[in-house]
Amino acid sequence: MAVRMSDVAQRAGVSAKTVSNVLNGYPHIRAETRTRVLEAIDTLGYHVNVSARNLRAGRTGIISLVIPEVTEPYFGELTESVMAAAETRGLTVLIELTRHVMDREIAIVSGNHPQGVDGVIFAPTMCGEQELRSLTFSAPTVVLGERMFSGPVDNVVMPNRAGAADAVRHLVSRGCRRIGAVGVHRHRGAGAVTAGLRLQGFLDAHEALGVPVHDELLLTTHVWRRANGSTAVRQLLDAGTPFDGLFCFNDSLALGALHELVVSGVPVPEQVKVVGFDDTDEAAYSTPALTSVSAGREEIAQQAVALLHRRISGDGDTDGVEVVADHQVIGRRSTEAVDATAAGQDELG
Amino acid sequence: MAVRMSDVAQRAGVSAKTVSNVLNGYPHIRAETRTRVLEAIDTLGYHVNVSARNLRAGRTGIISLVIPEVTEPYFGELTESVMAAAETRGLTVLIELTRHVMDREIAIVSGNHPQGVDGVIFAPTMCGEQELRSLTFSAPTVVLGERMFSGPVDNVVMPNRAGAADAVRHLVSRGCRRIGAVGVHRHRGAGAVTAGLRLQGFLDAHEALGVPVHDELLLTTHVWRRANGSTAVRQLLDAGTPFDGLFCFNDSLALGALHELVVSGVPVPEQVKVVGFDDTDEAAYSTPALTSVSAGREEIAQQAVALLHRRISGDGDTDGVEVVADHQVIGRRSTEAVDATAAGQDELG
DNA sequence: CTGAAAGCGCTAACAC
DNA sequence: GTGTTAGCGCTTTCAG
Repeated sequence: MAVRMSDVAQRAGVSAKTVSNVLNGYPHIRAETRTRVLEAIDTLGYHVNVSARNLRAGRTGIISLVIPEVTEPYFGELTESVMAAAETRGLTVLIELTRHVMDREIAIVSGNHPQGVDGVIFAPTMCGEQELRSLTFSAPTVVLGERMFSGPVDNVVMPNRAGAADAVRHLVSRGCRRIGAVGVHRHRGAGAVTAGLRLQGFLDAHEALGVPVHDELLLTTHVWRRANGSTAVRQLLDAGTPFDGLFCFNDSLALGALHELVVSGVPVPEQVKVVGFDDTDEAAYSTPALTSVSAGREEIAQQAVALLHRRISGDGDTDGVEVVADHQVIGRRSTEAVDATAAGQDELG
Repeated sequence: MAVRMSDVAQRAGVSAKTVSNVLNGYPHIRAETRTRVLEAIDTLGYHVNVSARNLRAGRTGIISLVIPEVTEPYFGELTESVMAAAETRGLTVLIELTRHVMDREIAIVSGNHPQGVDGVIFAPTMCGEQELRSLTFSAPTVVLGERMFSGPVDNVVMPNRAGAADAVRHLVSRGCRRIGAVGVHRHRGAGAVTAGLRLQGFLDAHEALGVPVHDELLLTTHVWRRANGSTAVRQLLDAGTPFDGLFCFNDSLALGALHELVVSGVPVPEQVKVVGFDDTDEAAYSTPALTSVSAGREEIAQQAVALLHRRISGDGDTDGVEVVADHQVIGRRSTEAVDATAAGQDELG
C-alpha cells in the first residue's frame, strides 16, 4: 500500500507521468521504457491508488444497482446480467439492497450512497409513480419498470401489463374460467409498481375476453417468495374457494403454489393450471415444469447499462429515453393438457 | 457535483473544517453552528466526495466478496448475510464474480480489483490448497472453506467433511446401502476445494460404517446447478445402475435430482432417499421437501466480516485465526419413511 | 469551539 | 518520447 507511483518511477528511472502513461495505455512510449516500467511495477508489487485516480478524474466508474434483494432468482439473474454488461464497458457494479423498504429506495436514489457512483440502475418495488415523480435523482438514473415519466431519467420498460394479460389469455384458451391472481399488493401507491401493473394486465385480459373476475381470487401477497405462494394456495383450499387456474406474479410464487397444490393432492395441470412470470432458470426444472412469462431480462440489463453509460459519457439525450422489452409466454407442463408423458407421471407412487 | 465543502462553508459562514466536523460527528460544535451547516448542505444539495475522503483517509471502506456467482441460492443467501453484517460496521460490500474461472479467482485476490478495497472475503471454488498457498494476497483476506494454511490470512472453516459424513450416516441409518455422490470434481487440485472435502466426508462415513463405495455411483459434475443434478440421475437411470440413496453436494443438485427421480417415476423417499447440502430456503419448499446439511451460513458471514474488520482495523492477530462453523442434518420428507401424509400424496393423479 | 495550511496519489496541460 | 507543474476535495495537524 505504501508503494506509490513515484517509487515505481524512481526504480525505472523515469518520471511518474511516464508510469501513468504506461498504465493508461498511452501509445507513444518506447518499448524499452515500457518494459522497464512494467518490471518495476512487478517487483515492487505496485497497484494504482484508485481513490486518487477517481478524485483526479471526477468519476469513479461505479454504477449502483438498486434492487430489493438478491436471493429472489429474478434479481439474482438480473444482477449477473448487469454485471456482465458493465464489465464490457469497464464499469464496476455496486449492489445496494433496499430489502423492500421504501425509505431505503428513496434515500439511495436521492444520493445516499456509501461510495461515489457515476450512475444508478433502479428497480423500484415500493416507490410508486407518485414517489418517483417527487424524487430528486442525484446521479444519472435508469429506472426499470413500466413507463412512469419523461425527463432526465431513462426508462427501460418491462412488459408487465401486456405479459400478465397474455398469461391470462394463455390460461383462458386452455379452458380456465376461475383464475386466481397471486401477488396482489394493497400498498399506497402500489398501482404504479410491478404488482399493480401485473394486476392491471390480469384485469385487462379478463375484460377483453369477457371472463368475470372474482374478488375472492385476488390474493394479496406483498413479498413474492415461495412460502407466500404456498400460503396463498393453502388459504384458497382451506376456504373451499373453487379455482381452475392461477396467474402468479412471479416464478417463486408460482413454484410455492405448485408445491402446495401437489402436496394437497390437486392435480396440475388437469384440475388447476399455473403460470408464473420472469421465466427464471428454476421454472424449467420444477415438477411439473412451469409455464412462465419471459420478460426479456437479459435484454433489459444490456439496455439499462448501455443507456446509463451513454448518459454518463454525456452523450445522452436531454429528455429521458424509453426502451420497451419484448415478452413471450413460455408454455410448459403446468398448463399443458395431459399427454403420454403426463400419464406416465400419474402412475407414480 | 460541482458543490464543494468550501461552498457549504461559505454559505454557512464557517470554514471547511467545521463543515467536515459536522459531517463526521465531531462532538464539540455549537448547536447553532451545526444547524446552519446542515441547512447549507441541504439547500445546496451537497454530497461529500467519497474519492477525496478515501484518498485522504487511505482506506475506502470497501470489502470485496469474491464468489463464483450469485444465482446459486447458497451464494445469494451468503451475499445478503455478508452485506447485512458489513452494513452494521459501516463497510460497503463489492461483489466480484469469478464465474468459476480459476484465473479470475487468482487475479482478483492478487489485487486486480476495479476499485480500492480494504479487505477481501474469498470463497474459492477453483483454487485448491496448492494454488492458495502460492498466492500473494494484496489485502487482508478471509478465506471461506476448510482449513488450508496458517499465516496472515484468516479462515472461516466450513464443516464440509464432517457435514458430508453425517449426511451419509443419515442415509445409512435409514437403510441405504448403495449411495450415489452427486457433484464430484475431477479437476487438478480439486481435493482441496469444497467438492473434494464433501467427497472425503462421503468416503469417511462409508469406511467408518463398513459400507462399500461403488465407483459407478460417484457422479462427476463440476457445476452445481439443478440441470446437472437432473442429468446425473438421468445417466444413472439410463445405465441401469442400482442405487437407493443420493448425497448431493449442494441443494440445487439435489433438487434437480429430485425432479428427475419424480419425473421418471422413482418414488422418493420409498425407493431412493436424497440429501442435499447448505439448507437453502428452497430445500424446505421442494416436493418432497429436501433433507439437507445446514452449515451455519449466517454465522459464517458474520464471523468472516468480523474477522476482516478486526484485521483492517489493525487489531488482528499476526497469525491467521481459524473459526469453525457448526453443522447439522435437517431431516425432511426426502429421507423420511412413508407415513400418513406420504400415503395421501401417493394418491395424486 | 473554529480556522489556516499542508498534502494524500494521481493525471491534464503544457514544456522540452 | 518524456518531465514539470498544478490541483482534484477532503481531513489531519496545530494555532488561536
